[in-house]
Amino acid sequence: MSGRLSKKLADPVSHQLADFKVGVDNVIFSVDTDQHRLLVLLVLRDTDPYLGQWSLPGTLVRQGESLEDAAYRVLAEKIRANNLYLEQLYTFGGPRRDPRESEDSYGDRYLSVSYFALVRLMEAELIADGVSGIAWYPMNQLPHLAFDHHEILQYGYRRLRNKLEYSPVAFEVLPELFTLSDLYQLYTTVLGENFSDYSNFRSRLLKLGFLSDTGVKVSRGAGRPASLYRFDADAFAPFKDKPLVFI
Amino acid sequence: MSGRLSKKLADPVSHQLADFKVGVDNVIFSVDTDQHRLLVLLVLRDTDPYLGQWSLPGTLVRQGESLEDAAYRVLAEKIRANNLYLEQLYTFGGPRRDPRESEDSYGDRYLSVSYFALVRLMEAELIADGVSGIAWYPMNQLPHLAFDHHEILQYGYRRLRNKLEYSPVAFEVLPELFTLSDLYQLYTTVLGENFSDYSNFRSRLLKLGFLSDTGVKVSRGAGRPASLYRFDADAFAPFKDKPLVFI
DNA sequence: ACAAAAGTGTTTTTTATACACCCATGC
DNA sequence: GCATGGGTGTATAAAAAACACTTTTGT
Repeated sequence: MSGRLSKKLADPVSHQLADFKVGVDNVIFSVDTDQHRLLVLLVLRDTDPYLGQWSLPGTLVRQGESLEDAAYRVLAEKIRANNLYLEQLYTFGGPRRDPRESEDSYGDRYLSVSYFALVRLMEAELIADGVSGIAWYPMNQLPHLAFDHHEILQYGYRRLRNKLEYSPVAFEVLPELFTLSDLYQLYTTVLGENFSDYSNFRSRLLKLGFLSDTGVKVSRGAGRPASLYRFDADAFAPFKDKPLVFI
Repeated sequence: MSGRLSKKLADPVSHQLADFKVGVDNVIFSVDTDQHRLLVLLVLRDTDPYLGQWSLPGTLVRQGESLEDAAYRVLAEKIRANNLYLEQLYTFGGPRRDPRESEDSYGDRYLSVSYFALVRLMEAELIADGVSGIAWYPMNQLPHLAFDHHEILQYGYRRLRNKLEYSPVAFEVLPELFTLSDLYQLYTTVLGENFSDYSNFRSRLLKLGFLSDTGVKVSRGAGRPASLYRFDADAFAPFKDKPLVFI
């Protein structure tokens, strides 16, 4: 406050409320079980700020639309997915995070509510919209991203690592039927090699009783064929809210 | 899409972007060690929507202000606190969550980014602003709350319960110096009686080595006097990211 | 036949749980 | 001196970690 002599209109502008547009940006993960790679869905921007750069799939929230509705809408525009896990991630709302904001701080601010999503690669058909600027990127070969999307993506990645430890999100990215080593590979690619020994991981999970053996065997090149398992959500129910079932 | 004959302006309104005001609402917890009660800070609304009702302390974000800045500003307006833990909680942004939104969905939407905060009761002096409509409420004697603040509060309460299990947030609400039974009581009041036996809880925590005994004894009525302990943040460092240290 | 991947079992070490018991103080 | 809360120790059960070994396939 620069003193009582200043005119009312010269008062710090900071007391004016900011006007916002609200965007929704999705961090959508999947996994390539064959190549043991964690994937994230990126789109090539075809409009102006950062035109031609890769970014997280996002949109601005429309009138009458909830945040979650908007998140689902972007998703539906980019992929046709049967299964889908979606939860809110974090809200990024500092000033000057979007170049569309005017310099003088009088125009609209752009706030981003990020969402975290998981889909099965096989069940997710990418919708090539025109120039087909949409692709699954391996997490270890990321391009430069528009806006602060790299920060958002890292936030989502951390969430994924945490959720793997205590919640059954792995079965949202794995195919419906998977082998125990598919499951183990997923955990090692996301969490690193040294989280557990394969045989211990295996027997621990089997003892819990929510993985049911279909009896079907599948052979991947050399070696003994593996059993295909299925996640039994009902049998998992008692483990909800119980910490650290998976590690 | 109602067909290609409709004029541009008659197009579904839903494609119009929503305009937002963004609010910040804080769920501020503290604990009364003497009476073993978990407290939440509430304020009596003195302006129009829900005037006279209790609500979480909140404000609308101003020009040039970040979300976190706004969260700190509300806090600074309500309490003078030495210590303070603050983190983002969740964003509530559905349409019709604020009565100030106009019926026809053309005016501004009101979005709330909620924050989760912890303060030490003794170090937090409440700022009586005029009518002094500000108070610590025990979590088991909550009044009716304005807006969707009850939902937000429950979300914050769940976050507190989770964080107690794997992060040292307890030491953000306890006094600087505390007895081991203060700590135990906090855990039982928030988590329920049956999370652990006192003597096991005690020896487990002491073995970890980040609680340092000050040697000072304090007597609370009858019984043997207890040692005052202090949380040693440096000694805790190696336990960061390691799951479930406290339970 | 042998390498490669799947699956089983055993041993050792560590941690959790349930108590029984001793200690210092107020009344 | 005894009730009250603080503090220590031990015996048992359970789980985690390490790793040796068997089974079944492709080549």
